[in-house]
Amino acid sequence: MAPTLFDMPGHLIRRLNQHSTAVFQQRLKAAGHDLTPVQFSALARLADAPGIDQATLAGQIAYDRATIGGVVKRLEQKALIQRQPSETDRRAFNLYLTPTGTALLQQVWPLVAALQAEILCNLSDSDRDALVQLMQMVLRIEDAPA
Amino acid sequence: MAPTLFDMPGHLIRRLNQHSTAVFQQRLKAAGHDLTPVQFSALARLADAPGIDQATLAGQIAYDRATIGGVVKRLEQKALIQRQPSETDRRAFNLYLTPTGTALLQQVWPLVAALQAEILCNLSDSDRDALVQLMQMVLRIEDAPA
DNA sequence: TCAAGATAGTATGTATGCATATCAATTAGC
DNA sequence: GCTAATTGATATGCATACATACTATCTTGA
Repeated sequence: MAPTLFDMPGHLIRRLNQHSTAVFQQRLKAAGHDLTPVQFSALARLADAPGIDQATLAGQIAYDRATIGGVVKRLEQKALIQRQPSETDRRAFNLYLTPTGTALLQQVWPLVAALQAEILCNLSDSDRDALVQLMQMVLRIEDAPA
Repeated sequence: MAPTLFDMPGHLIRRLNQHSTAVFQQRLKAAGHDLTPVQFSALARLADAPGIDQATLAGQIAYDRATIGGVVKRLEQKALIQRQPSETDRRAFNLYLTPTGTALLQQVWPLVAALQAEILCNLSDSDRDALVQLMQMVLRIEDAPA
């Protein structure tokens, strides 16, 4: 049987990503929030690692260095994060959540956690775990960065 | 244990997609081709279903109707596809591969097929199959569209 | 210490990806 | 058969995503 597009990991991954972001956007919008998956990742990471600079943040959640500028700018415009010129490196800015950002993250976190299961709602619990583990294996993710 | 970004399907899927497109672009570029994953999908689908219009193509490979205009335009500029005004619907254009497009697809297809395994090269054969099947289950893909 | 290389951030250009709006044409419902 | 709803394509605007190039700054190494 000739391989078709619909057996190809690349195609399936692309569509899975579409599905994932669609669920995210719908759920967040339904709850009255205006936050993209990428923006959420940035906030979540900054909550765990306050004060890191843009390049470090980009590395930890796998953004492009060029892309993160825009993401950070938009988060700053929404007053969710704050940029502080680094005292040790005059090129860099240290990033911090604002109180608004912290509050929003706390509101949104349970929503985002809940919607993860919904993304994979066609799978049983054990299949869901298996899929997560397989994806982590592909990406060689052992655990969260220190 | 608190859930982190790195356990969340949404985050993993986003990174998997990054990885997948990166491998695709690298391999195609290394072989001297300039074709994105999305453009390849469109060509592959048109080879199997010549003459469909943009909306049908978009539906079959899950593009946005607004996005496909640009994709089609670029493929046409590269002389890989051709737009023929439909004779039965004056709004629509029937899409066909050009000889150039057909030739390119034949050249590129084996490359793309080979690179699929590379995307998941951290997995064993059986894990690879399992991942593909799980993704198809999430997306409820049974088989290729008729 | 000082030149060479690396790095932080920005700018630019291209390509998805989607929401929304619009126009023209088609189909449905009555 | 005619209006209303739908649909094909395009346009606009915003948000990733990445390559490349550029400036300012930092770090290395001879």
